[in-house]
Amino acid sequence: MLHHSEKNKSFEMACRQKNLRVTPQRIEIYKELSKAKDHPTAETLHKRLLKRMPTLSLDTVYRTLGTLAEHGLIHKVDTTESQAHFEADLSKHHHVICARCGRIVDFDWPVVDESELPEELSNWGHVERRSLILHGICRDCQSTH
Amino acid sequence: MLHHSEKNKSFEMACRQKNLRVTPQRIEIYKELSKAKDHPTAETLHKRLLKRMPTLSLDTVYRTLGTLAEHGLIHKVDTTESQAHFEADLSKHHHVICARCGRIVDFDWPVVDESELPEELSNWGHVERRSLILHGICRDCQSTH
DNA sequence: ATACTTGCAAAACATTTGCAGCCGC
DNA sequence: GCGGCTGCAAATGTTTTGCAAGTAT
Repeated sequence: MLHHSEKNKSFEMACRQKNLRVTPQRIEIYKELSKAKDHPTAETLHKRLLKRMPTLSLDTVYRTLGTLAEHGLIHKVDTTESQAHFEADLSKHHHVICARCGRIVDFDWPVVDESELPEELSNWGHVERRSLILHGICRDCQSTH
Repeated sequence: MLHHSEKNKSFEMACRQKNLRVTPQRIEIYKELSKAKDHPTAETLHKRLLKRMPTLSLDTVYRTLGTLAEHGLIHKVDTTESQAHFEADLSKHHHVICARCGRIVDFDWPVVDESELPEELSNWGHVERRSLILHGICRDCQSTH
């Protein structure tokens, strides 16, 4: 696990490597996403950032998240929702999503990461990443009926 | 594997069971989705159906797909795209998605369906369904460079 | 007869784009 | 200085909603 300062440094290096300019907006958006544990949407992230950067525009957040996701510096979460959710954690992990409250929780499952893919995929192409989504009802939502 | 007529009969029964009225629109939308192998969006499905049902409105397609998905009669595919993709196939299976062309292909992987879920999820709540998404580049898109 | 569903139109929500000025390199 | 990035505004794309008329049960 990297410290925050190291993480941000490596983010700047990753940007340079991809020929993306290191702007204050990108740094702050990435930092805010990194410390978030709730897979926020562009709008949520924008609201949080406005406190620190009152002039940051929502479309810059959209554009930045899009750019970073395209370059693999962050991930868009696979969802059935209309709003896109993002995360900065690039380590192998998966998601459980509650159908009631929509909360997304991370979990690890090495079986999925490490098992050999089924034969029928052998000539599909190149598989880059595996992302498992569990759908269900979380404990809180069950008890609230 | 059910025949089409059986599938449609069981769809009508499923609707009745859920107190959803069996309307021509629902039947046709479900039939069109059932025979599609490409996980169409609401708009794509609407275009296909217009040939047969010239007065069918797009918002009915949206509403119907939403209703059927809510009741578990069809599935919304977990995606990073902005447009929702649907499928009528409820059997356990998973999806590979090409980052270039966006094509979604089904595959089976019993390891994912049958392995016991990791300990850390034991008190998350009730897990209903497992959906694995593989991200990559399909063979066609690799060769077209 | 009643309540659910549809089609129309409009609204709401989510995301993208054009452009002029700004800023990282 | 150049080219990419931002903020503003406007456009586009996607989905949802209100309502009156129609239809399944």
